[in-house]
Amino acid sequence: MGRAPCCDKNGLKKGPWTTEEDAMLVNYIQKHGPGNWRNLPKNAGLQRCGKSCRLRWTNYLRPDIKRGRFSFEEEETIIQLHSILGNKWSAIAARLPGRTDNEIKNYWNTHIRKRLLRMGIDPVTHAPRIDLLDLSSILSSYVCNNPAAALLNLSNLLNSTHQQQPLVNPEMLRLATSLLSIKQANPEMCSQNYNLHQNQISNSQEQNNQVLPPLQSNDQFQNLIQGGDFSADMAKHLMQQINVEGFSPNITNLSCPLSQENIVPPNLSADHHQTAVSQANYVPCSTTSGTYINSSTEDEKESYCSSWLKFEIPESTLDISDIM
DNA sequence: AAACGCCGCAACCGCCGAGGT
DNA sequence: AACCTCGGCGGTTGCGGCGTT
Repeated sequence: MGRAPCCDKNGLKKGPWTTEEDAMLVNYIQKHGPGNWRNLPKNAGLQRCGKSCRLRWTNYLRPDIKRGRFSFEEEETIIQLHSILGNKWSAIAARLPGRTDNEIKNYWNTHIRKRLLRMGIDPVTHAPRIDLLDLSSILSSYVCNNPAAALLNLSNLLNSTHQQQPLVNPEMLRLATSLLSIKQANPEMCSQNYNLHQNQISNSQEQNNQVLPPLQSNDQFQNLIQGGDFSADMAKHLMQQINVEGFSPNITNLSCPLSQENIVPPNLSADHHQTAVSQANYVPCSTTSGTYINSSTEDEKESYCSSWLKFEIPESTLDISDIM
Protein backbone atom coordinates (compact mmCIF):
# COMPACT_ATOMS: atom_id res chain seq x y z
CA MET A 1 0.00 0.00 0.00
CA GLY A 2 1.33 3.41 -0.94
CA ARG A 3 1.78 5.85 1.81
CA ALA A 4 -0.68 8.67 2.01
CA PRO A 5 0.83 12.11 1.41
CA CYS A 6 1.57 14.09 4.51
CA CYS A 7 -0.99 16.63 3.48
CA ASP A 8 -3.33 17.50 0.71
CA LYS A 9 -1.11 19.34 -1.74
CA ASN A 10 -3.94 20.93 -3.64
CA GLY A 11 -4.00 24.65 -3.12
CA LEU A 12 -1.00 24.64 -0.82
CA LYS A 13 1.70 27.17 -1.38
CA LYS A 14 5.27 26.17 -2.18
CA GLY A 15 8.50 28.05 -2.57
CA PRO A 16 10.08 30.79 -0.52
CA TRP A 17 8.35 31.93 2.64
CA THR A 18 7.13 35.49 2.98
CA THR A 19 7.66 37.56 6.11
CA GLU A 20 3.93 37.40 6.78
CA GLU A 21 3.98 33.61 6.69
CA ASP A 22 7.02 33.57 8.96
CA ALA A 23 5.26 35.84 11.43
CA MET A 24 2.15 33.66 11.43
CA LEU A 25 4.20 30.54 12.05
CA VAL A 26 6.27 32.12 14.80
CA ASN A 27 3.20 33.55 16.52
CA TYR A 28 1.44 30.22 16.49
CA ILE A 29 4.43 28.30 17.82
CA GLN A 30 5.05 30.89 20.52
CA LYS A 31 1.49 30.35 21.72
CA HIS A 32 1.11 26.61 21.24
CA GLY A 33 4.63 25.30 20.89
CA PRO A 34 6.00 23.19 18.05
CA GLY A 35 4.59 19.77 17.19
CA ASN A 36 1.47 18.34 15.60
CA TRP A 37 2.76 19.63 12.32
CA ARG A 38 -0.02 18.06 10.33
CA ASN A 39 -2.67 20.28 11.87
CA LEU A 40 -0.45 23.27 12.51
CA PRO A 41 -0.86 24.98 9.12
CA LYS A 42 -4.64 24.83 9.34
CA ASN A 43 -4.68 26.10 12.91
CA ALA A 44 -2.18 28.82 12.15
CA GLY A 45 -4.00 29.89 9.00
CA LEU A 46 -1.15 28.97 6.69
CA GLN A 47 -1.58 27.61 3.19
CA ARG A 48 1.42 25.36 3.65
CA CYS A 49 2.03 21.70 4.19
CA GLY A 50 2.95 20.67 7.72
CA LYS A 51 6.28 19.40 6.63
CA SER A 52 7.12 22.72 5.04
CA CYS A 53 6.20 24.47 8.30
CA ARG A 54 8.38 22.15 10.33
CA LEU A 55 11.34 22.66 8.03
CA ARG A 56 10.90 26.41 8.03
CA TRP A 57 10.81 26.42 11.81
CA THR A 58 13.69 24.02 12.46
CA ASN A 59 15.98 25.37 9.76
CA TYR A 60 15.28 29.08 9.89
CA LEU A 61 12.86 30.50 12.43
CA ARG A 62 13.92 28.73 15.61
CA PRO A 63 15.16 31.40 18.03
CA ASP A 64 18.32 29.52 19.00
CA ILE A 65 19.66 29.32 15.47
CA LYS A 66 23.06 30.87 14.97
CA ARG A 67 23.49 32.59 11.65
CA GLY A 68 26.54 33.78 9.77
CA ARG A 69 29.78 32.23 8.72
CA PHE A 70 31.07 29.10 10.35
CA SER A 71 33.99 29.68 12.68
CA PHE A 72 37.23 27.79 12.39
CA GLU A 73 36.35 25.70 15.43
CA GLU A 74 32.98 24.81 13.96
CA GLU A 75 34.56 23.86 10.66
CA GLU A 76 37.17 21.75 12.37
CA THR A 77 34.49 20.03 14.42
CA ILE A 78 32.44 19.30 11.32
CA ILE A 79 35.39 17.68 9.57
CA GLN A 80 36.29 15.63 12.61
CA LEU A 81 32.73 14.49 13.17
CA HIS A 82 32.22 13.77 9.49
CA SER A 83 35.29 11.54 9.47
CA ILE A 84 33.60 9.48 12.18
CA LEU A 85 29.93 9.77 11.40
CA GLY A 86 29.85 10.29 7.67
CA ASN A 87 26.81 12.09 6.28
CA LYS A 88 24.90 11.92 9.56
CA TRP A 89 24.13 15.60 9.44
CA SER A 90 21.68 15.57 12.27
CA ALA A 91 24.19 13.85 14.53
CA ILE A 92 26.81 16.39 13.54
CA ALA A 93 24.37 19.24 14.08
CA ALA A 94 23.63 17.94 17.56
CA ARG A 95 27.26 18.69 18.43
CA LEU A 96 27.17 22.20 17.03
CA PRO A 97 24.84 24.40 19.06
CA GLY A 98 22.79 26.76 16.95
CA ARG A 99 23.55 25.04 13.66
CA THR A 100 21.05 22.96 11.75
CA ASP A 101 21.68 19.77 9.86
CA ASN A 102 20.60 21.48 6.65
CA GLU A 103 23.03 24.32 7.18
CA ILE A 104 25.90 21.98 7.94
CA LYS A 105 25.04 19.81 4.96
CA ASN A 106 25.01 22.84 2.70
CA TYR A 107 28.27 24.14 4.12
CA TRP A 108 29.89 20.79 3.67
CA ASN A 109 28.78 20.44 0.08
CA THR A 110 29.61 23.98 -0.97
CA HIS A 111 32.80 24.68 0.96
CA ILE A 112 34.47 21.87 2.84
CA ARG A 113 33.91 19.15 0.31
CA LYS A 114 35.33 21.21 -2.52
CA ARG A 115 38.33 22.25 -0.48
CA LEU A 116 39.11 18.68 0.45
CA LEU A 117 38.89 17.69 -3.20
CA ARG A 118 41.22 20.51 -4.20
CA MET A 119 43.66 19.28 -1.60
CA GLY A 120 43.50 15.78 -2.98
CA ILE A 121 41.63 14.40 -0.01
CA ASP A 122 38.67 12.15 -0.54
CA PRO A 123 35.75 13.86 1.25
CA VAL A 124 34.07 10.52 1.84
CA THR A 125 36.94 8.58 3.34
CA HIS A 126 39.06 11.56 4.47
CA ALA A 127 42.03 9.73 3.02
CA PRO A 128 44.47 11.19 0.50
CA ARG A 129 43.56 10.47 -3.10
CA ILE A 130 46.79 9.14 -4.50
CA ASP A 131 45.15 8.49 -7.84
CA LEU A 132 44.83 12.22 -8.41
CA LEU A 133 47.51 14.13 -6.59
CA ASP A 134 49.72 12.33 -4.21
CA LEU A 135 51.79 9.94 -6.22
CA SER A 136 54.23 12.46 -7.60
CA SER A 137 54.62 14.04 -4.16
CA ILE A 138 55.34 10.71 -2.57
CA LEU A 139 57.80 9.86 -5.25
CA SER A 140 59.57 13.17 -5.11
CA SER A 141 59.80 13.08 -1.36
CA TYR A 142 61.01 9.55 -1.54
CA VAL A 143 63.70 10.18 -4.08
CA CYS A 144 64.80 13.62 -3.05
CA ASN A 145 64.29 14.11 0.61
CA ASN A 146 62.79 11.71 3.01
CA PRO A 147 62.45 8.18 1.81
CA ALA A 148 61.34 6.94 5.19
CA ALA A 149 58.41 9.28 5.44
CA ALA A 150 57.50 8.75 1.81
CA LEU A 151 57.50 5.03 2.28
CA LEU A 152 55.39 5.32 5.35
CA ASN A 153 52.92 7.35 3.36
CA LEU A 154 52.94 4.73 0.70
CA SER A 155 52.64 1.79 3.02
CA ASN A 156 49.91 3.60 4.89
CA LEU A 157 47.97 3.95 1.68
CA LEU A 158 48.53 0.32 0.88
CA ASN A 159 47.61 -0.88 4.30
CA SER A 160 44.95 1.60 5.30
CA THR A 161 42.98 -0.04 8.09
CA HIS A 162 39.71 1.74 7.53
CA GLN A 163 39.58 0.97 3.84
CA GLN A 164 38.08 -2.18 2.57
CA GLN A 165 40.48 -2.02 -0.34
CA PRO A 166 43.87 -0.38 -0.66
CA LEU A 167 43.87 3.11 -2.08
CA VAL A 168 46.63 2.25 -4.47
CA ASN A 169 46.02 -0.16 -7.25
CA PRO A 170 48.79 -2.32 -8.63
CA GLU A 171 48.93 -0.31 -11.83
CA MET A 172 49.72 2.82 -9.91
CA LEU A 173 52.49 1.06 -8.06
CA ARG A 174 53.95 -0.18 -11.28
CA LEU A 175 53.87 3.36 -12.53
CA ALA A 176 55.61 4.48 -9.37
CA THR A 177 58.45 2.06 -9.77
CA SER A 178 58.73 2.81 -13.46
CA LEU A 179 59.16 6.47 -12.65
CA LEU A 180 61.77 5.56 -10.09
CA SER A 181 63.66 3.62 -12.70
CA ILE A 182 63.61 6.63 -14.98
CA LYS A 183 64.76 8.72 -12.08
CA GLN A 184 67.67 6.44 -11.41
CA ALA A 185 68.68 6.64 -15.04
CA ASN A 186 68.43 10.46 -14.97
CA PRO A 187 69.65 11.67 -11.59
CA GLU A 188 69.92 15.24 -12.85
CA MET A 189 66.14 15.39 -12.80
CA CYS A 190 66.20 16.16 -9.15
CA SER A 191 67.19 19.21 -7.19
CA GLN A 192 70.22 20.06 -5.13
CA ASN A 193 68.55 18.29 -2.28
CA TYR A 194 68.75 15.13 -4.24
CA ASN A 195 72.44 15.54 -4.94
CA LEU A 196 73.11 16.27 -1.31
CA HIS A 197 71.15 13.27 -0.30
CA GLN A 198 72.88 11.09 -2.83
CA ASN A 199 76.21 12.09 -1.38
CA GLN A 200 75.02 11.05 2.01
CA ILE A 201 73.80 7.78 0.60
CA SER A 202 77.12 7.12 -1.07
CA ASN A 203 78.97 7.79 2.13
CA SER A 204 76.63 5.57 3.99
CA GLN A 205 77.04 2.82 1.46
CA GLU A 206 80.79 3.04 1.61
CA GLN A 207 80.63 2.71 5.35
CA ASN A 208 78.17 -0.11 5.39
CA ASN A 209 79.07 -1.80 2.10
CA GLN A 210 76.36 -4.33 2.61
CA VAL A 211 73.75 -6.08 0.55
CA LEU A 212 70.26 -5.58 1.83
CA PRO A 213 68.56 -8.82 2.74
CA PRO A 214 64.94 -9.47 1.92
CA LEU A 215 62.51 -8.34 4.56
CA GLN A 216 60.60 -11.19 6.04
CA SER A 217 58.08 -9.57 8.32
CA ASN A 218 56.38 -6.45 9.56
CA ASP A 219 58.55 -6.64 12.65
CA GLN A 220 61.61 -6.27 10.52
CA PHE A 221 60.07 -3.27 8.80
CA GLN A 222 59.29 -1.63 12.10
CA ASN A 223 62.69 -2.35 13.55
CA LEU A 224 64.23 -0.77 10.52
CA ILE A 225 62.36 2.43 10.99
CA GLN A 226 62.57 2.51 14.74
CA GLY A 227 66.29 2.06 14.54
CA GLY A 228 66.52 5.30 12.60
CA ASP A 229 68.96 3.80 10.16
CA PHE A 230 66.90 4.23 7.05
CA SER A 231 68.75 5.22 3.95
CA ALA A 232 67.32 5.87 0.53
CA ASP A 233 68.58 2.55 -0.70
CA MET A 234 66.86 0.74 2.07
CA ALA A 235 63.73 2.64 1.27
CA LYS A 236 64.04 1.66 -2.36
CA HIS A 237 64.62 -1.88 -1.29
CA LEU A 238 61.46 -1.80 0.75
CA MET A 239 59.49 -0.26 -2.03
CA GLN A 240 60.58 -2.93 -4.42
CA GLN A 241 59.41 -5.54 -1.98
CA ILE A 242 56.09 -3.81 -1.69
CA ASN A 243 55.76 -3.80 -5.42
CA VAL A 244 57.26 -7.09 -6.46
CA GLU A 245 56.68 -9.36 -3.54
CA GLY A 246 53.44 -7.95 -2.28
CA PHE A 247 55.04 -7.16 1.05
CA SER A 248 52.75 -4.88 2.96
CA PRO A 249 54.37 -3.38 6.04
CA ASN A 250 52.05 -2.80 8.92
CA ILE A 251 52.61 0.64 10.35
CA THR A 252 49.58 0.77 12.55
CA ASN A 253 51.51 -0.33 15.61
CA LEU A 254 54.41 2.02 15.16
CA SER A 255 55.30 4.20 18.06
CA CYS A 256 58.52 5.60 16.66
CA PRO A 257 59.13 9.29 15.85
CA LEU A 258 57.84 8.64 12.37
CA SER A 259 54.36 7.92 13.57
CA GLN A 260 51.50 8.90 11.37
CA GLU A 261 51.09 12.33 12.83
CA ASN A 262 54.65 13.15 11.98
CA ILE A 263 54.15 12.45 8.33
CA VAL A 264 53.77 15.64 6.42
CA PRO A 265 50.77 15.88 4.14
CA PRO A 266 52.01 14.71 0.80
CA ASN A 267 50.85 17.76 -1.08
CA LEU A 268 53.45 19.88 0.64
CA SER A 269 56.49 20.67 -1.41
CA ALA A 270 59.63 18.67 -0.97
CA ASP A 271 61.35 21.50 0.89
CA HIS A 272 58.48 21.94 3.26
CA HIS A 273 58.43 18.26 3.73
CA GLN A 274 62.02 18.06 4.79
CA THR A 275 61.73 21.01 7.12
CA ALA A 276 58.59 19.79 8.75
CA VAL A 277 59.78 16.28 9.36
CA SER A 278 62.96 17.56 10.85
CA GLN A 279 61.01 19.43 13.49
CA ALA A 280 60.93 17.03 16.38
CA ASN A 281 57.73 18.32 17.90
CA TYR A 282 55.82 18.99 14.74
CA VAL A 283 52.16 18.49 15.53
CA PRO A 284 49.99 18.99 12.48
CA CYS A 285 46.76 18.23 14.30
CA SER A 286 47.00 21.22 16.59
CA THR A 287 43.63 22.63 17.44
CA THR A 288 44.89 26.09 18.21
CA SER A 289 43.41 28.48 15.75
CA GLY A 290 44.62 31.95 16.52
CA THR A 291 46.79 32.31 13.49
CA TYR A 292 44.16 30.91 11.23
CA ILE A 293 41.28 33.02 12.45
CA ASN A 294 43.17 36.12 11.46
CA SER A 295 43.67 34.68 8.01
CA SER A 296 40.71 35.62 5.98
CA THR A 297 41.40 34.25 2.54
CA GLU A 298 40.44 30.82 1.34
CA ASP A 299 44.02 30.19 0.24
CA GLU A 300 45.38 30.87 3.67
CA LYS A 301 42.70 28.70 5.13
CA GLU A 302 43.54 25.95 2.70
CA SER A 303 47.20 26.24 3.40
CA TYR A 304 46.57 25.89 7.07
CA CYS A 305 44.15 23.08 6.60
CA SER A 306 46.66 21.11 4.60
CA SER A 307 48.69 20.70 7.74
CA TRP A 308 45.95 19.69 10.09
CA LEU A 309 43.61 17.69 7.97
CA LYS A 310 45.86 14.68 8.10
CA PHE A 311 45.32 14.20 11.77
CA GLU A 312 44.45 11.80 14.43
CA ILE A 313 41.42 13.08 16.24
CA PRO A 314 42.50 14.39 19.62
CA GLU A 315 40.59 12.60 22.32
CA SER A 316 40.49 15.69 24.44
CA THR A 317 38.16 17.39 22.02
CA LEU A 318 36.12 14.45 20.91
CA ASP A 319 34.78 11.55 22.86
CA ILE A 320 33.99 8.98 20.21
CA SER A 321 32.25 6.61 22.55
CA ASP A 322 30.00 9.43 23.54
CA ILE A 323 29.01 10.02 19.92
CA MET A 324 28.46 6.37 19.21
C1' DA B 1 24.94 47.59 -19.97
C1' DA B 2 23.65 43.08 -21.08
C1' DA B 3 24.39 38.26 -21.21
C1' DC B 4 26.16 34.41 -19.26
C1' DG B 5 27.80 31.19 -15.89
C1' DC B 6 28.78 29.96 -11.28
C1' DC B 7 27.81 29.59 -6.47
C1' DG B 8 25.34 29.36 -2.14
C1' DC B 9 21.44 28.36 0.24
C1' DA B 10 16.52 27.71 1.24
C1' DA B 11 13.23 24.56 0.27
C1' DC B 12 11.42 20.33 -1.54
C1' DC B 13 11.17 15.30 -2.17
C1' DG B 14 11.16 10.59 -1.09
C1' DC B 15 12.28 7.32 2.16
C1' DC B 16 12.58 5.37 6.76
C1' DG B 17 11.78 4.17 11.63
C1' DA B 18 9.16 4.77 15.79
C1' DG B 19 5.06 4.68 17.95
C1' DG B 20 0.07 4.42 18.24
C1' DT B 21 -4.28 2.01 17.20
C1' DA C 1 0.34 -8.55 13.32
C1' DA C 2 -0.93 -5.14 10.20
C1' DC C 3 -1.74 -0.68 9.16
C1' DC C 4 -1.33 4.21 9.64
C1' DT C 5 0.54 8.71 11.08
C1' DC C 6 4.12 11.53 12.29
C1' DG C 7 8.57 13.31 12.63
C1' DG C 8 13.10 13.09 11.01
C1' DC C 9 16.77 12.39 7.74
C1' DG C 10 19.72 12.74 3.60
C1' DG C 11 19.79 13.86 -1.22
C1' DT C 12 18.50 16.98 -4.66
C1' DT C 13 16.59 21.03 -6.91
C1' DG C 14 15.80 25.64 -8.21
C1' DC C 15 16.21 30.41 -7.57
C1' DG C 16 18.52 34.68 -6.57
C1' DG C 17 22.79 37.06 -6.13
C1' DC C 18 27.20 37.94 -7.75
C1' DG C 19 31.21 38.01 -10.69
C1' DT C 20 33.04 37.75 -15.28
C1' DT C 21 33.12 38.50 -20.15
